Amino acid sequence: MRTANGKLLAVLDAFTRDRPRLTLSEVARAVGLPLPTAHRLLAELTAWGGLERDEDGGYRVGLRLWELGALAPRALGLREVALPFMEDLYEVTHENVQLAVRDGHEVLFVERFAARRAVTVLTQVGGRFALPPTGVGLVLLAHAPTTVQDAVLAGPLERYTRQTVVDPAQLRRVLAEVRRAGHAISDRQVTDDAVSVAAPVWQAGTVVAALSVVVRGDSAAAVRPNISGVMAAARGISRSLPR
Amino acid sequence: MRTANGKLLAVLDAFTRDRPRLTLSEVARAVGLPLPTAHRLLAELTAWGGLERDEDGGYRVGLRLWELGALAPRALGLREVALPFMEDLYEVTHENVQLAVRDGHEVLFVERFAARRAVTVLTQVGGRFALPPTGVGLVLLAHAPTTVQDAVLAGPLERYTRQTVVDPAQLRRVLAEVRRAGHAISDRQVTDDAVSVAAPVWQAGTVVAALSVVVRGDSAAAVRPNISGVMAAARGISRSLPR
DNA sequence: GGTGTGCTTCCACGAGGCGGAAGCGGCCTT
DNA sequence: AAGGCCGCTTCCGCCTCGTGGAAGCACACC
Repeated sequence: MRTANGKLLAVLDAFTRDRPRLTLSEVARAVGLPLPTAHRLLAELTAWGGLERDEDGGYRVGLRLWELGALAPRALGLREVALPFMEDLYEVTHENVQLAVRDGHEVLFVERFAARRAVTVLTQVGGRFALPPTGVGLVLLAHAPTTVQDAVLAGPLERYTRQTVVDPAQLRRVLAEVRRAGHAISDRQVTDDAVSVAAPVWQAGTVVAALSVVVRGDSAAAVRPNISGVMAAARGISRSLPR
Repeated sequence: MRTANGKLLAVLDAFTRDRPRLTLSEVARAVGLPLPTAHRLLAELTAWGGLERDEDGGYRVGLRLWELGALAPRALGLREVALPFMEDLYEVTHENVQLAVRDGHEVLFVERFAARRAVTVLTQVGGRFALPPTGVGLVLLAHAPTTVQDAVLAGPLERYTRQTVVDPAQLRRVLAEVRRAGHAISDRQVTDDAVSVAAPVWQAGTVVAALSVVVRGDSAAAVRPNISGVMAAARGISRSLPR
């Protein structure tokens, strides 16, 4: 039995990247609530500013939620510190530059810059992705508690391309190499034409984020010129974070 | 009498830019709730991911709220479309480049790029500011419904510098000129050393955002070279927005 | 040992959350 | 024009569950 507050939060959960706009009936169905209950909860969230209703009765996430979310230290807080280093990396490379954090068993992308000619990537700011096979995900997983590593490697590992590593034993060796080298290279693990290098961002002895550059290429060599830049930028961010 | 949901939302409201981290007792005091009630609500929000509790019992906004906020079309949705144009403007100018929307009688800053040597500005991503005297605020107010304009001009207008225009009649003339010229110039209205030019971003016949460049200077002349670039970038964003 | 502060848990009570029913409006089909 | 369907809004009696005072724990300080 859900609490009243639990229902309210479930209404918020109904909005996703795939369904950013929902009507009253769609919310009621998605959350499994009677219409009057959904109606009341939507009215309360809209009055608060967390949702906005358009002229055709569609609800979308409102600025109040974004504003609150902007207070999250692991999102915009981290981003504000990282921004100058990401901008430098972006100007030097004109490729995809991404900043991500780990949330449970997934990567959450906090920031991304991409030039128009940069290779297309599947990730979006605010979006989630599997830890392996992304570069940032490999870094975040390599430095996660062993319980997280075990759980991720025990779960289903999805093959995105013919190159995607899905054998747990092989992935463990990859993670060990990531820790040894201080960076991860993801060679056509997510799409057939993208190679990335990612480096860890440290804070108070733990890895709190990962920074990466993603370029077009058909081997790890494509990203080799960027390795030192990414590592230097990640170290710069680490130094700039409060202890 | 507040609803249960109202109390939950009030707990979220307790977190601000000035107080991004709060203990249980601080939340209870801020919201006016007994400790067990605040405790229960904080537990519910933390379980959901909207808040995170640190080892010393401090609560901060969690990634779930940021992730939901990222779905707001008027925040990151707008930003994703605007980003390439802002990056171009940033690379050409290496000054402060800002994107803002109007929320009620205030400006809310959705995105900002700033080079290290750029003039210091008082605004922050996720932060709010008065409509006048900022450049983006003048644009947003000039194109707001007349009821909003009347309300803002009837209210207290704060003087930030000796140049700040606070006479309502004079401000109406400024707003008329903004509409005529298609851009606003804010000359040392917020700080003594910053001048900005802002242009409107249109969508379906209304102004939904404003884009600006802020430079160091002691007269409007400082920003004149940037006017056409800002207007062109704003038009580019407008064309890229869905109808 | 005593005091003060912050936090956690319990639980009797009644405030208010709940959702079925009824009704309204708009759109579509016949 | 009439009827049916769908989405939405409002009402209100019922009873679930949200509430907060009390009690207790942990820790720090004197």
